[in-house]
Amino acid sequence: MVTLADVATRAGVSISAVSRVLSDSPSARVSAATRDKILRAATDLGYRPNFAARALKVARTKVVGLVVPDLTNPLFTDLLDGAESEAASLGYTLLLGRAGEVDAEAIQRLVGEGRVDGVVVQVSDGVPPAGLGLLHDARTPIVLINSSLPGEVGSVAFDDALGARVATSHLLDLGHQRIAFANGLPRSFTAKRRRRGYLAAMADAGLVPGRTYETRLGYTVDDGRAALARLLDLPERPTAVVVANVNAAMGVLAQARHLGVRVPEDLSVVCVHDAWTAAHTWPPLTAVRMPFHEMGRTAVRAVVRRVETGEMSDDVISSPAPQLVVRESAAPLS
Amino acid sequence: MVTLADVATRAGVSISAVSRVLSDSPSARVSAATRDKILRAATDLGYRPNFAARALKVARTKVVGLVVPDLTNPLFTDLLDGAESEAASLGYTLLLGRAGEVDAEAIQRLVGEGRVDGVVVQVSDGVPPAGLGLLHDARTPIVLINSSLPGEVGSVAFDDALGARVATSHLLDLGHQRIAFANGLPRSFTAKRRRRGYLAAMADAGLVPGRTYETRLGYTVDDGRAALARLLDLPERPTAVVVANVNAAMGVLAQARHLGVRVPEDLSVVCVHDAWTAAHTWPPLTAVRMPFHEMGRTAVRAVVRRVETGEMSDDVISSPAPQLVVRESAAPLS
DNA sequence: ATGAAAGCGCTAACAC
DNA sequence: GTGTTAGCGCTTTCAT
Repeated sequence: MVTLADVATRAGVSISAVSRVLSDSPSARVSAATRDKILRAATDLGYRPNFAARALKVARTKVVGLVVPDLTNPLFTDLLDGAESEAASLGYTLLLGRAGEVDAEAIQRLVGEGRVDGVVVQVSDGVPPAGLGLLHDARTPIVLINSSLPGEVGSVAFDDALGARVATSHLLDLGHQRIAFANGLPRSFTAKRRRRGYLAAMADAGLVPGRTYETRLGYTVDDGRAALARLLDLPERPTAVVVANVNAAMGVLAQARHLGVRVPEDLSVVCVHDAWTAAHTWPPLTAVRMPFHEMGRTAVRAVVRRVETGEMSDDVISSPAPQLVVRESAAPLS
Repeated sequence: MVTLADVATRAGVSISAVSRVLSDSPSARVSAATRDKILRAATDLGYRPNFAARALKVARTKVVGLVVPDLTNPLFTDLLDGAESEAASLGYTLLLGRAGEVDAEAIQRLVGEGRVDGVVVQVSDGVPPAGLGLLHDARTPIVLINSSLPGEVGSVAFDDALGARVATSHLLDLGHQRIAFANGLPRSFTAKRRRRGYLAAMADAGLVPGRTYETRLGYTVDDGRAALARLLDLPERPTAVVVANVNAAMGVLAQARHLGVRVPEDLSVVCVHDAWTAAHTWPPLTAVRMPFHEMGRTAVRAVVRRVETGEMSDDVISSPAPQLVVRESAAPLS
């Protein structure tokens, strides 16, 4: 391993001179000559600054943690990608954490041990962030995704209400009126907001859906299956359904097929979330694209801002706005 | 921040006593009494060992880097999950890196700066690991996924030949003979091995497919599309096709639909790789499940072994073996 | 413009 | 059994 001292020796200068040049500190009042010698010596030797030493000294790691409940969710990949690229462009790297349940302890440890400067946390659906209570007294730079704890930690969220509204409006435009809503778990923040959007769109059309038209089973494929099963058992079958999540929508499709219900002929389906996979189901899903990539970016930007300036914010991602992607799972009411 | 010194003061002992107890070193000859005092003091104060300090001292981070070309590939999620869980159970954490092209420099830096103890690298399809040449002279603990550079870095690979063989045999069992093979890019290690398996299965059945029956376009959805387009242009249309990758298989499905070719009635499709998504295409894909999760685990285990014992290995994952998952995209030849 | 020196928090000899 | 001490490689006053 090549150290500053090695470079200093070779360049015939002091360690501090080398440090100043190589970390080009603002007060780098160094003559062009020595700077050159130092730079050359450093490259000759293949010098690399030691991360741990620097971190120990400055008490900053330039690493942000990303904690999610489930790495295997395909929705997560775009988020991850956005987070990674934003981190990279800010000179940070991402440390991956996983916490099935809201594991405040694990998060505390990450920051407490000084492994990361801050953390982006996605709590799992339906888990209220209250469990994160003990986090706020440690003034840990945390940013919550799709959840919030105003004033205590920062947060970033989609414009979920708008997303659901766009999906619902599309169905309305196609002439549907009996539009059901397959939602996530009731405690979930996103579910609440999507519900609001659905209801608002319906209200705008002068419609007030019955309670039974909304299921609140969750965001997994199986939840979607169960939701449709329940919805199709209703005395007044819906002609269309807004599904609050792609994964659940795949379940809806599966269940429809299972029951011999044709999509979109017998039932139109629109989901909130778009993902790589939505284009390849059969029929391809008409979906409202939520900006996951941007979400990842924004979240990382928010933690870094919090770390560097202390500012805390609760952001809603308004751009790019939720966008309808018309494929083949929704058709005009016949 | 609570340091060892703080704990020592509160417990009324020396720093080293505290260090010994809290990092329970094997030679921890400490009386039960002091041990207790120390433990209590530590919890009272909420002591957390400082990561950077320890890393600086022992020159080990207990972090392994995971470098992949594309975070958004859904195939990658299982790998990631496996890697994460193995790392966690070995007391390591994962640092995420991305390198579109084989970016030896980026990898060097990760290790050179002492950010990670070792790295798992998945080079992108079709990129020969030769580009990683300069890595070997730094004796960086590296493990390559689905590629190899024998004797210079370690590697972990699927039993790709077997995977392709299982897929091909299934089609053969269904009575097909004109079986085409939509493969990855010719330079890709996995493509070579899968090709071998395909050919072997065909040979066992006394068949020698013509050259035109194999495309080598790549592993993306569009590549799959293009592959099928080409295959269906052949004078003797294949009745079945083995696709070397799920993503490409989704392209094959899309193209078939586009051309009005019914799957499986007119064309049977089996792919190597299974993924969450394969079950939800239409028709659901019959696939050979490759153990991505285990791949992630094995790769991490291999780097850690390399780091801790210096051993280097080229592993092929034989268990769980590639397993045929029968869904609906392949049917008997009619 | 450059150098000397004091630590950051920790571990591991080495004393006692 | 327990304490003292010397660094790990770096940044950063403070001298010069």
